[in-house]
Amino acid sequence: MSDDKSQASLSQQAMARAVAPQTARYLDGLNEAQRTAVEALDGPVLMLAGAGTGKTRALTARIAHLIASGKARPNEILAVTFTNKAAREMKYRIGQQLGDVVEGMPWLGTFHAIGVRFLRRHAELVGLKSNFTILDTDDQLRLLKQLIRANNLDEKRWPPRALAGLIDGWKNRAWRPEVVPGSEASAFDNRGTELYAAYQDRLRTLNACDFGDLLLHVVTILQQNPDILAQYQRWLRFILVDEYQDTNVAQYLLLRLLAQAHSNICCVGDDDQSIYGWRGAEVGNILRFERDFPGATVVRLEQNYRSTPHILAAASGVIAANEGRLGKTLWTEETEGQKVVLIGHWDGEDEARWIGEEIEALERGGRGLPPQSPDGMAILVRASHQMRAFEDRFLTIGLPYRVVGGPRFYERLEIRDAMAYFRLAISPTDDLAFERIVNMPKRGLGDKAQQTIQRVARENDVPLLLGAALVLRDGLLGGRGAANLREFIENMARWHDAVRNSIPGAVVEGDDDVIEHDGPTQRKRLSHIELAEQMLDESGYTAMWQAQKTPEAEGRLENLKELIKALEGFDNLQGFLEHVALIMDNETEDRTEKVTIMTLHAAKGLEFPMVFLPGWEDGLFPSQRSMDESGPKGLEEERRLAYVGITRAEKLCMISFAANRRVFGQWQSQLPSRFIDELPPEHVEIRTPPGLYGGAFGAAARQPEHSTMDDRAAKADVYNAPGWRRMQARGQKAPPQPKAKHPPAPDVHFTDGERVFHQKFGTGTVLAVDGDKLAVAFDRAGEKHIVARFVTPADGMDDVPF
DNA sequence: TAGATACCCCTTTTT
DNA sequence: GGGGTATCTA
Repeated sequence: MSDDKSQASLSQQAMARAVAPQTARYLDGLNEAQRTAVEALDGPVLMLAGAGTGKTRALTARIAHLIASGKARPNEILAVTFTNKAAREMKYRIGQQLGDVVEGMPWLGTFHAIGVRFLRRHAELVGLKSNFTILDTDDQLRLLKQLIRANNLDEKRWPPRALAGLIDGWKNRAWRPEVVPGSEASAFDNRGTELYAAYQDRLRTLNACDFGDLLLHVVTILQQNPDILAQYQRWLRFILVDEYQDTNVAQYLLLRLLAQAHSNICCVGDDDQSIYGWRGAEVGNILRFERDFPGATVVRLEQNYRSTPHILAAASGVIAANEGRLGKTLWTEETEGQKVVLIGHWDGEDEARWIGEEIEALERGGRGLPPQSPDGMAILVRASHQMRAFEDRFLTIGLPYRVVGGPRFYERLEIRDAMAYFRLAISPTDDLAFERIVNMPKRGLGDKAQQTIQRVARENDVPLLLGAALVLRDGLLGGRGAANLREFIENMARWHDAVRNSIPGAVVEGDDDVIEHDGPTQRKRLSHIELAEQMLDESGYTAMWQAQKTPEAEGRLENLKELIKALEGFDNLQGFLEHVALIMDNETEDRTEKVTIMTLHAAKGLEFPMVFLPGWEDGLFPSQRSMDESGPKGLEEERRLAYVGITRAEKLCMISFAANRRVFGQWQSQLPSRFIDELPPEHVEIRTPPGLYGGAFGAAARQPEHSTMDDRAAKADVYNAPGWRRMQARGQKAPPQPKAKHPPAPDVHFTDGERVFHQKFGTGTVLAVDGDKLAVAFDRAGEKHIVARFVTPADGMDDVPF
């Protein structure tokens, strides 16, 4: 930066500061550190923002300040986030502070969205057309699978997933095929680089990008075209990056290229929340910031506005075990609050049952806390397969829940099928779409027919759809299949025309009169919505699901309806497909209050009054795979994940683990997570619910309910209880759980001598009734004191194997 | 060609 | 337990 320029900047800044007190609502209520970060507009700034320290607030205030002080126009600011959610949030908050200016911020978005925007303009520089399609993981895998087969590699030994991972990893490091270092040469049976190059070629032929390309191509263009780089450096004079600890090499290069001219880059992040190393994120980027951008202002946001002291202390205790941290000490002005709750369970089902009950109790106002709406509660799991136990349980007890980041709407089979119809109608060259739907619904076009189509298309060097037409022309296919294929092609031709003529006149790829046909010249012009419906109906796709009278099929039909509805928000099908490719999250805004179930990764950046953290067992969390693949570094990342989890909680954080869990359908005994040992005992309350145990946690369960014991002793008790020990013998199968044949009947009254059934203890005889508590002599498990709602009358249950 | 069956390996985490 | 594949049968 030249001298006179910085002079000018300084005076502008001084001016902005002078006017700030009257004009700048956005500065109100910022603490000192936040204010520093907001006002240091020139030069590099690193904002080290701990969990819950008002980072987004500072970031948006900074943008507001940039604009309000006249330092930058909205379109000169590049503001990048990682998730669409974060981008939306930021837009919303800026909108609140400055009104409509957000609309003038074209460069606010995720790395990928911004990458697409850039690439549409400059696609030709990497051999693409500007209407390239974006492949999702599914398409990517199918493509790679074809490549692997074509190269005569054994799919079992060399799975497409592995190749996808390898290529993604390379792209994350901004390695184009020709620059992949020799050290990687042995990858994938020595064919890795070769396959990578072939894959990129194939993508180019298909005029397509995968996710990694959205960044890689941008970096390539900027590196190879100094004039374009200079242009963007002039345009994007102020750069802000959220979650900087999650940037990978490609993203880092992109930022550095753009920022090196003016160094007006403000990165916000928290090294303790770096949880995407597996995706190529480099914590090193944030650790190295001051070296990359000399003279950086470093601001630490350490005052936490979110959690109680106990929760903060528990989180700090866990993260303290990590090495090489930049180091922050979170503090809060709060003094009150509950300890972190720790509880062990017999198995995963018990854990789900307990959480369900706990949620219902908290809704009514339990644990000395005011009643909490389910909206404010979240269950954060390590891996998505853990979600099912909760869904199952919540369905049976009728507890409304919402799953975030599960199988997402646009990844569902029927949605992808439907969209393949749209895609093929728009661009008849989309071979992947063709393959997906040519025999969906069944048209009698099996492997053999499809191979013929593939062969003919290849021989004539044409897309599959045209290849199929040639197959018919040459009579290479007979019978039912041929008739159906003809109908399919004719339909597709008709839809292709209809898309071009659809209201309100969308632009469609026009150079591809792939299909020759003569249809009626006069046809009613359809809206893209009507057209979409027509495609699904006339193709027989809807009918296929209607024919199946399963609840599953009904759900799929529902989803298809929703898909059509989603089209309303767009002018044409193209716009919709673009949106879908990038925004893979489903924002179904329903008002009903629901408990949220999501992964820890998805929870980053969110907060909830009450948080459940189930499954804290070694191997599950920390994940065995993470530790196997990345060793101590992997373990540290898992620990940061634990830190992220705990710090999501505002008022109550409940950690749980189970002694037994089904893994791949096999019972496995589990050890409590090593992270549990790292929780500072003085901030943790060990709790056992009434009635559920007796065997497994003998010692702990005999403690008075809800008591806070000497924590170390309690923990030791839990682990040393005889039942627990028994479970630790590896390889021992947990006894199969007798399945409840009756739903719990809470208001049944029991009498002495009555035979009852309990899910865990089996059948027994009631010895005494004391309000809602029962004393029961179980046939096998001995005498127990049980809350009445946990047992049911035992009619005919005596012969249940136990 | 398509449905049914047996068998495989597997599961982190996401734009 | 579950999805994908390979193999066999109607």
